[in-house]
Amino acid sequence: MKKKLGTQNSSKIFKKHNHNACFKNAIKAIEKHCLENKIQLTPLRRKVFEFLLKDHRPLGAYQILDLLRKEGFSSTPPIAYRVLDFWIAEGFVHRIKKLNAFVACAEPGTEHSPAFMICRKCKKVAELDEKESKVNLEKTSPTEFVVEEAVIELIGLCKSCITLEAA
Amino acid sequence: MKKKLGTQNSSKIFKKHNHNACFKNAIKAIEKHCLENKIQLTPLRRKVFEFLLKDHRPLGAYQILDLLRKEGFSSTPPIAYRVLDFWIAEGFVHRIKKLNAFVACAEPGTEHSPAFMICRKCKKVAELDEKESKVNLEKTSPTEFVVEEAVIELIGLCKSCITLEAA
DNA sequence: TTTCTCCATGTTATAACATAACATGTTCCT
DNA sequence: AGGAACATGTTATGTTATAACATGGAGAAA
Repeated sequence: MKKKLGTQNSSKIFKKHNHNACFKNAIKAIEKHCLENKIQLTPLRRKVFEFLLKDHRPLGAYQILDLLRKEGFSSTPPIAYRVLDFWIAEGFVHRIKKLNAFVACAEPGTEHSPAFMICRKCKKVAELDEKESKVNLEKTSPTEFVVEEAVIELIGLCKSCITLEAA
Repeated sequence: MKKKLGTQNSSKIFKKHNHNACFKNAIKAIEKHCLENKIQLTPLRRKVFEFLLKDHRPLGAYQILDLLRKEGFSSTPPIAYRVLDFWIAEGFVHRIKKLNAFVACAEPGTEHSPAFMICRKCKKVAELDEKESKVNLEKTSPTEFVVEEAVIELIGLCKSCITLEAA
């Protein structure tokens, strides 16, 4: 596992942040990753990643297809699913099961199973570090069950939305 | 929240257990629950619960429909989804998002968000207590995000299947 | 520079999962 | 018996996802 390039960790997503820089950073990260790994960063792949990166909100495959159509790309389901699978395999996109949707991630390298905080109001999604999210299995001794993959999705309200709601 | 009737907690599911007694216990639990709450335990509802209880393995809605068909029940999708929603609302069935499937639970009372351990080999699913599964959010201060609901699904190998694999 | 291979994308069809909306039947309360 | 609430039946359709095969294009190696 490589060092994090991390532009989007944790609750930063929920705060006002320099999204322009955040966006550019993430694009740079995929460019670097593809270059280093001799992987093609095609217009389609780039576009899909940009859609997901746009505002830290998850998009469904069919939403992505609509966006692709508007930009003149082919837009039958496999187009979206294939590119999403590609980014997931590269570790730059995660699937949010709860929402049947996908989010951009700025962590390179393959296969980490992060946890997500999903704000039910603003719909933004932030990742939690593995350390922060590790499910506490102490009472279930490690010989009882070996975890290979974890789906951890927390639905609730982010700080901004709590503040708004209180107001 | 009521006291647990608990017949199926944690990793018991993965061990050899007196499933006959376990099954009967759970049926008694729903009978008691329905009686006490003046809720109808109809043949359809009972049957669906029995399917799910059978071997602690999750079933998809359409699998349930197939089983219902074989037993002479009507079997259009809403039939299954309605009964499943009913049991979920009563707290006796949980949805496993990862599998698009449903499992029986013997905990009465409404709305707890348990965590699940899903054995990828034998397909059995066990619940973790809330205490055991609570995601560690210490590093994300409680003012950052308020969790209202959690999807926690651990995929891996249960003890029996680890043992078999080692052999 | 051709030819081959690999990979990306395009296309068609269909599978799998889920719900909306309305009709009918049943229970149970008064 | 009448009516309200609830359970089930039915039709239609919406939403999410994949299988299987066709085409195209880039880069390596002869």
